[in-house]
Amino acid sequence: MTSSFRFTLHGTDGAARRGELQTPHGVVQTPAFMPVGTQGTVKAALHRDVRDAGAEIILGNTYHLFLRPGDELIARRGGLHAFIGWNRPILTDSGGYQIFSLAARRVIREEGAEFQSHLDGSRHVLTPERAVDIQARLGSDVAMVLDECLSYPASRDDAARSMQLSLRWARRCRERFTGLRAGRSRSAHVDGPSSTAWAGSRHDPTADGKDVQVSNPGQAQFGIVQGGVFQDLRDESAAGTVQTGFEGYAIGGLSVGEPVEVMYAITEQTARQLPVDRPRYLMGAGTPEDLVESVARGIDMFDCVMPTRNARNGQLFTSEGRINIKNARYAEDDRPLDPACGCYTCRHHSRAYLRHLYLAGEMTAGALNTLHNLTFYLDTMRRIRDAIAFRTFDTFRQGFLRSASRLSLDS
RNA sequence: GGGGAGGUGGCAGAGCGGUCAAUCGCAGCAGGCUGUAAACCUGCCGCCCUUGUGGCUACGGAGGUUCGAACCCUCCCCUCCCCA
Repeated sequence: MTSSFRFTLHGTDGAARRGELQTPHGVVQTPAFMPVGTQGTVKAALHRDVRDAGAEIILGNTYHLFLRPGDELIARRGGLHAFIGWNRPILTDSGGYQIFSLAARRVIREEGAEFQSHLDGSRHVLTPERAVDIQARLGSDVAMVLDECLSYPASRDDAARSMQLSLRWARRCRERFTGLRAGRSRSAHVDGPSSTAWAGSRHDPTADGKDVQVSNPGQAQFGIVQGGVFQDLRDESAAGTVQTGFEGYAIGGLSVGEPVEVMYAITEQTARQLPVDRPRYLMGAGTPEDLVESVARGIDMFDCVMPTRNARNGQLFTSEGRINIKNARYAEDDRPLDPACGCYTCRHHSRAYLRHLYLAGEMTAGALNTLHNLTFYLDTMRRIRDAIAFRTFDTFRQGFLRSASRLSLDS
């Protein structure tokens, strides 16, 4: 069943890798940036525009889609791809990040993470097995194991304890995943939309109620290395995760507030311990500079809300630095956001107009800004791929950092 | 002409003797955002400065009462509403 997922390494330039990810819903060129579409949509963007901007794969989120509209409902609609109308690769995050971002609303136990819904307060236990089942029902091309995304700073003891828990969860996830793949697909009880029962108490998956098949044909599963900022813990986590065996490997728990040098160092050391023939995914990163720096350290895949969220909040990324479109200096600036950009926004609108739209609270501000930032990120990835292919990555990297690291543009 | 209401920082609008340089909101200025509870959040927002339990000038104008007034009194100026 693994035949529909394959990673091919085309070439390298230093530690940077040029490759290709084959999934049931199509091919993804790597290094790749994956726009985040938490709730089945990249916020403020149409799928068409996300695609036209150059995205070959997007993210979805297990936790959010489980709560609303529900994985069972999505399965009945034919799976996530059919439901949202995106017939290309999708990677689903497991909900591990919500263990971090919704820390105040959950408790972690060996069994799993017990959440109180941010929507209605109802309680749910997300276990490793459940995270696998939900993602199987969603039918994503790549599923992530459930992990604990540790917050920063954390003590060594906490980081070690957390990393061990993530490792145990990863093994449980893999066991469940291979069980489904082996054809021991099982039907699961359909949760009523108003169900407030805890997952842990729904012990009998064949209980009465409408059944939905749980299987994961063609789906890949990625393990996640944790360990905070302690390299020896990262080493241990990497070894244990690789030993468990996954189609790809992610580095999680970074870009959560630690200094960038630390993030880069951990990324570099950890990437070295991952199998050469499997994709490496740095979760949650990052800034444009983070992308370039991490590719230089052997990373193949990224996702980050930064281009989309910051776009909605008025921060635009350009080839010459960042623009805060709210700033008064752009009030009468007739230039496009980025003269070097060919996106719809840059081809049609001035900074002055975009500033007006933003300050007026118009929805088109978020849409136009999102389109631009996504284009910038995806263009950057394309340039990265080309540079690796031509073995000029280091030159590209130096030039990119020199221009893009300026904090803001001068008028 | 008669009667009534009111004039507070860019707007709007509280305050109605001291704890007021003046609530809240909007607007404005700037910053933040990294596997999305985010079209969100934070700070500043009379003037000056070494930014502070700092200095100065302030609540239509001019006087007055008081230890002390945006808040009370007098006169003036100006808005708005109703009736002629």
